[in-house]
Amino acid sequence: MFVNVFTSSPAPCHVSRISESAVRRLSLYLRSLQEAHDAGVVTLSSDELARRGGTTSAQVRKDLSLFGSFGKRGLGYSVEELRAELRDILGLSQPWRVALVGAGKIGAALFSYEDFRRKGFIIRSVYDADPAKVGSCWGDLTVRSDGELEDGLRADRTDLVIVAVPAAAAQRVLERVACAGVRGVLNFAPVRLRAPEWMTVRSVDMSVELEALSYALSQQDRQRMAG
Amino acid sequence: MFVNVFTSSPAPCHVSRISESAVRRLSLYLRSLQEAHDAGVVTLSSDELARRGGTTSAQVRKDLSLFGSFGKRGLGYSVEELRAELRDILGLSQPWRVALVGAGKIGAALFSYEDFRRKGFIIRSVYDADPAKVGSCWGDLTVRSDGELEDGLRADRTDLVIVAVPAAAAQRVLERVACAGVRGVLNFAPVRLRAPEWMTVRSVDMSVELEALSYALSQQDRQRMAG
DNA sequence: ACATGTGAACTGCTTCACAGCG
DNA sequence: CGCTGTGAAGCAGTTCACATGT
Repeated sequence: MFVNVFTSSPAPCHVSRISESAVRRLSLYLRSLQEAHDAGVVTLSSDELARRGGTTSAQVRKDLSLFGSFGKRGLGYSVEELRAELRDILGLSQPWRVALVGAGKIGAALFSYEDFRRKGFIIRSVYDADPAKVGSCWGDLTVRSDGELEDGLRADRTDLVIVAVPAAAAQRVLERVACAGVRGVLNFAPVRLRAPEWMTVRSVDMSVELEALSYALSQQDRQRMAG
Repeated sequence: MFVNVFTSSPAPCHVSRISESAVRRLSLYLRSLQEAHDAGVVTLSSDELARRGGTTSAQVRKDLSLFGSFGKRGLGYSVEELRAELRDILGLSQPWRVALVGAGKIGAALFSYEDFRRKGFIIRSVYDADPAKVGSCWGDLTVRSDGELEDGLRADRTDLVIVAVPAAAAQRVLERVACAGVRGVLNFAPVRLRAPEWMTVRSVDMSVELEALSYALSQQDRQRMAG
């Protein structure tokens, strides 16, 4: 029985392909629900969810309908119920075993990023290539040597790896992570990584975001000059 | 004369609206060009650019054609020339004056992120609300008090602000930054910010990316169970 | 009466395919 | 001949509008 994963979704389980943007929005809805929950709100309409998530009510309903019907007509969505549903859909109902590769500034920031732990992404090991860093203590973990990477990842049954190494080292790390059979990678290095089919790699590219911002600003300047 | 901004683009200057994804790809092409340049490559075809940027040759040509015709038929694109062109389009031909708000772990990581400086985003001031941090030295800067924010931003003629404060404080910071007349914000706090029309806000949401990864992984698990 | 869920219309991005030019 | 630049076709994501259910 595979239905118990989608507990109360009698609808499309074999969903062929959900767009990346839809998944990102689900994540934002979940955040809104968490906030509403903390504020003691019991019910939310698609309209309200849209306002908080920066989208439209039709979009909210479409997104949710991809996975089932969670609302009550004339009423809205139960915060508690939809929250559980989204956590389940996003795979957050049980914790993930995470390893961090790269114990530099970015690694340090991510290591102590509370939001990750709260969402169930538990960092269980830290690796670095710099001998000066190996052996130092991060929380209750000891920074391990780069050389132990493959064995360590396997031994810890690591689900996903956060890559926070310099751009030049990232592809090599990805390949070794792939060797260890880890299926998911969150990459912070500013390079496009080449990975095997069965892996999922997602990159957070801060430079690209900043450049997009730069584009928007200079575009404004140009229009000001023209008009 | 507004044409000197688009030096050698006789084509569409009044470009109504370029998609966000197109701009992100331009940024990736520029990165590939920089790498090619460093490797001594003189010419690149759309096919090659596509391979390096993780897209298709048709997409590359379409993206570039939105701004002009930079290639030579039968040959490809001059690395040097296209690089200059893209830098110009993305607004990277002159440095931006940046302020960093939030001197925590994430702020520290961003402050020493070499990629930013290299692209011409020069951090000229750092602010924090914590009195314990105010006055400490970061590189050749002194961390300034939160209270000086509006005046400081104005005095430094700040172009854009990087927000690296806790989620609960971010909206307030944004409003104060808006008061100081700064037009661009790169936000790292996990909240959706509400900003005035004339501002451009772009968020780097690490939690959302991780959750999208989580979704992809559990989706794989489900399919494995089903198949 | 009110808000969901959803087919249908629409918009806009991506891919195709080929004319045009070095 | 090779590769660009681009209209046209195809496809995907978003919005509309209303039937449906409480």
